[in-house]
Amino acid sequence: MLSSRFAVAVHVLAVQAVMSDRVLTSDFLAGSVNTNPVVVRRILGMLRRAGLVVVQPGPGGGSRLAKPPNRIRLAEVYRAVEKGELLALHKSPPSRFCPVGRNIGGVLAEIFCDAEGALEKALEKRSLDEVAAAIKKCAAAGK
Amino acid sequence: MLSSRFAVAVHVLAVQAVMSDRVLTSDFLAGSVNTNPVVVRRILGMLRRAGLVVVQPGPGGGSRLAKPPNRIRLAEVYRAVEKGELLALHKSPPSRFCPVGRNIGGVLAEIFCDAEGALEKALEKRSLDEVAAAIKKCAAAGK
DNA sequence: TAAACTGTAACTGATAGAGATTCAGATAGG
DNA sequence: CCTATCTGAATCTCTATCAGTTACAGTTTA
Repeated sequence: MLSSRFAVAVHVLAVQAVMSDRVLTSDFLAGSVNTNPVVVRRILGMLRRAGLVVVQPGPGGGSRLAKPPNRIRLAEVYRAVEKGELLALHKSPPSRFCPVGRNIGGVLAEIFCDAEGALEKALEKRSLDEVAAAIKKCAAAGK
Repeated sequence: MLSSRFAVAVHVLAVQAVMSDRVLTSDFLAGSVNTNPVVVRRILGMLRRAGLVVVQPGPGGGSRLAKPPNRIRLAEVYRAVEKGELLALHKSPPSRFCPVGRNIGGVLAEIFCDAEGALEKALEKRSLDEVAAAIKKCAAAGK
């Protein structure tokens, strides 16, 4: 299983999309995520480097979205916080004395690349405003 | 990153596809994978329970494919050795006092399901004989 | 009955992630 | 200019998972 960074990243971005009029501190966001502010700051740092949020230190500081939610694809978020390695190759390299062992690496690499590409493509179709809309809908229904 | 079980599973199945006339021991397969026979037997056990290989104990025993390589989809292999949880939700549940925290779980679950489905669908398009053919092609090219 | 396999439990070491503490650096506002 | 309030980042601990290993019971063939 992967890290939960992607889930937390989408979470904090969704909070910022829903409360787009405010600048939110890592303390506040950590309250919603139910974790330590440092965990949130680590992830905000990755999102900042990916150009998805703008962060300002100092009193009254915090973070806000760098662009409107409908222009933030979940695939961007995914790539910002996860290092693309999803499916793993062998821990120690296979035998070079076996035709399969010698060549399986290249064959698998191509297959893995294709499969991971399909996952990213699915995330490419989703944008942050869909997430925000779904949450507003839940909230409006009294949930 | 995920475990390397999928890579090892495809590897041992590929060996069995290439040497389909023989029954192969976990010791032999471990030689090609370059790992411990127990690691191979653990994975063969999962593949056996999924109906992909047939295993026979005793002298002259070992494992062989349960069906022809063109009828073994890589998605079956994936599901046999990995427990579908790819993208992870929050480690500890988000705040129930925040509208986003209360509802993000359901929204993310749907998105994750969709994305993981896309990955599996990509693996569904690939069969073991493609892998075997690619390896034979490499071997024929002197690699 | 002996030898050659598998199946599985149990232990170890390595790695990654989440959480927490701490402190340096930046900034707004008095 | 000084202080309070933020972020950024280093560091440590705890935990879970996995790969590898040893050991041994169960099964089958010859």
